[in-house]
Amino acid sequence: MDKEARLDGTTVAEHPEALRLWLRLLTCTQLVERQVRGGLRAQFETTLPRFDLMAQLERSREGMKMNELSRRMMVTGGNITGITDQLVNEDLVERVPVEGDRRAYRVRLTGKGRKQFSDMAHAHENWVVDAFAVLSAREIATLHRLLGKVKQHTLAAAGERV
Amino acid sequence: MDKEARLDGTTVAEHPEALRLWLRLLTCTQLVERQVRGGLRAQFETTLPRFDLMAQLERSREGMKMNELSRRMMVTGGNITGITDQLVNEDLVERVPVEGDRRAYRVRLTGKGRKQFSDMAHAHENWVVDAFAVLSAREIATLHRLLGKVKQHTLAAAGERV
DNA sequence: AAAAAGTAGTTTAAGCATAAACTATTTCGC
DNA sequence: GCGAAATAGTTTATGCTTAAACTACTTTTT
Repeated sequence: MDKEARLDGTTVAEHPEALRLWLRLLTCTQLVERQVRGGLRAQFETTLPRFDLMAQLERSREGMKMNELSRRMMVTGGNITGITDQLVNEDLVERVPVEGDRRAYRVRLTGKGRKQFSDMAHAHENWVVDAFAVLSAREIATLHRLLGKVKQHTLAAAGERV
Repeated sequence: MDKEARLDGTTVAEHPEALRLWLRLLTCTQLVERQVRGGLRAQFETTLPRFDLMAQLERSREGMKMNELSRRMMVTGGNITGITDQLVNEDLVERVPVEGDRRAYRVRLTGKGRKQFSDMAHAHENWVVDAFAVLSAREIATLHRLLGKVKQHTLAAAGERV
């Protein structure tokens, strides 16, 4: 493909701008993620993936099947197996058989897990709010909207290749 | 039910907005990163960390010391050691002694490394441009600016704790 | 009802990431 | 100069992640 002359007729000298944006997006994500990981480790001796898994479960009382967790968390199945194993060992989640399908089961929070998650969720929310505290409500909305376009576009592009 | 009423007196109903923004930021980053990782793997049989390290080196003919790479790539030193080892084994980079400091050396691209990086960089730029192609130049600039605020704010907050 | 195909979850091997402990060298303070 | 502190880089142990191969079970096809 010719880097000049694109179909839509836009000027394309701004290619580097997309690259710069990408690097900055990556940096921001890493910085915030570092805050969150550090907090989870320091205050709760846990990790982000474990928190994320519990956060998924917290929204459905009935629990969730492994492949559903895998899809929602955008990670592969083997991963979910490992993290679930840990949380089961610590009595934070439990595996419950699914009626009529002996291959599958649901994973759901235990009482202990639900309580611990609640503590973590409050701290987590504060860290995230702090990270974006420099932005106004309007700026947050703009960022959310623009990133929404990127998300939809990327998902559509990925979908085409299926 | 009332998550309101904070010490600083700001309205706080928008807390969830920061959380939603954070989740979306994370999703976008992961989606684009997946595209890039997949491309590097499929077309060049390499990985993002290896590409990133070479990208750092490409900008300084004289090469870079390990701790400089570590700082710029925002990863720990042990990591740089491992990736550099691989690239040295494939003759893509080389370790050059530093005059007057026998602890340190510079890592720099070999001719082969420079050539291979050039190919990868072109493909990489196209992937990134495509990922953000849904945004106008103006929207890209806005995103860049707002993320810049977040970046500065987060860096400042991290700095305070040193 | 048997064979084939699909689905749910696990295991394995490899790479990347970290923190902490380590070696080797240099610089600082006296 | 000499001992202490700092710096450059590596190693180790542990955890997350992936892709691919695997087991077990269910559904579809014939």
